Amino acid sequence: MRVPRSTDRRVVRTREALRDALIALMVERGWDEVGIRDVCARASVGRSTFYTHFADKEELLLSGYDDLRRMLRSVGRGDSRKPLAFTRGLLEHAHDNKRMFRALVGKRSSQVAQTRFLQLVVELTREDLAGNGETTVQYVAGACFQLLIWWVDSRSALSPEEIDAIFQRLTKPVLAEARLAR
Amino acid sequence: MRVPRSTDRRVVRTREALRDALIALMVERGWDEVGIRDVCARASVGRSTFYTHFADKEELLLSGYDDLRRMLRSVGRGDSRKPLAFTRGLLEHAHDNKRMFRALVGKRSSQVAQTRFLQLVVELTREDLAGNGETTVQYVAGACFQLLIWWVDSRSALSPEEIDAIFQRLTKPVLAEARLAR
DNA sequence: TTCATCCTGGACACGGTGTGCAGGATCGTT
DNA sequence: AACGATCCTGCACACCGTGTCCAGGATGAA
Repeated sequence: MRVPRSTDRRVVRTREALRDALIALMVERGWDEVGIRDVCARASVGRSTFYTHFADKEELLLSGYDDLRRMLRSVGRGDSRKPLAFTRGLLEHAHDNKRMFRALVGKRSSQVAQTRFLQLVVELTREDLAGNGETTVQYVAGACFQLLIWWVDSRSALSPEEIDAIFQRLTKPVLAEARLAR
Repeated sequence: MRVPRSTDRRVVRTREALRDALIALMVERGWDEVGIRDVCARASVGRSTFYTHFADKEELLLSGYDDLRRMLRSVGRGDSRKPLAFTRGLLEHAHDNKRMFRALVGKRSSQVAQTRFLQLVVELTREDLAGNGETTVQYVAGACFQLLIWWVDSRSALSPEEIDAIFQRLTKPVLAEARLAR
């Protein structure tokens, strides 16, 4: 597989078209029901072209993940006094792009996408909870992740602010308790 | 697809052989790397025979889930005074069948298997936390699930008792806080 | 033993995947 | 504007896994 130079307009156009098409189709049908052929058709891109850019469907999906990662890292890093401040930005972003988010980390997404996203949440949590044990990190990250997934999948009427408030309120005593054990 | 009567020895033998073969292969290679052909070969069962019992790989995996569900429900239901008593039995069972568990709910498992298991944890949690809001249930279940997955996948040296103790200690203040909000 | 039921293995069609290539289209550069 | 480099395209091809079907042999229950 050749790796085209990314400065060429044709290249970026093709890659973006493929990425958008995949997301759109995931929203409609879910990960398993989307074939490479479908993605190419939706993106108006030749099927051969796909393979000059990505090895498979998975690689295409993951290619857009770095952007999300970068954005989530930058968000909520202003107020460093209180830990886990990133959740607010994360929830708001999830709320703004609810359909895309449901496709990315919802029930009908792929194993890889979901695991990747969970990894991200774990990382952010671990950074904010530096000094705490890994069990505490996993506990809090798991709670945060599940709350987010549920909120997005269940089409709950709660606002991002409300969910964040709940998460923060429930997490606070956890950290207090974890602090006692050290 | 015909549904053979389950009283016949040949039937139960075939189904068990297929189920065991799938688990074994999942342990070795992970869900995606296992084909129906492989399962049949390992189980010494004709490929045609597979389709007279299950529609696809997924259905085979899920066929064994009811047993797990029933067992987990019975376990830890003795001590009904304190909530979330089921985690102890769950963790011990996971510890005893660590390899199988890693295959079932670990990183390399299937989307369906993982979601199903999470569903089970959510249900058990919801029953034990009757009266609490759904957000609290999701929060606690997510924390429990993630802690379990991490423990199993990371090959941590912690004993089931230790993990359970940590989970219980961290969860207690959460429930106390959730109680305040009502 | 008898009969019903199950297992078998091989053939078949089908669809998705991945590769290769020659020719046309488009870009960046001068 | 013209050029060379790079990319896109459409088509062909082989390959593999899936799911279906069936006739005949094997094994269960009675």
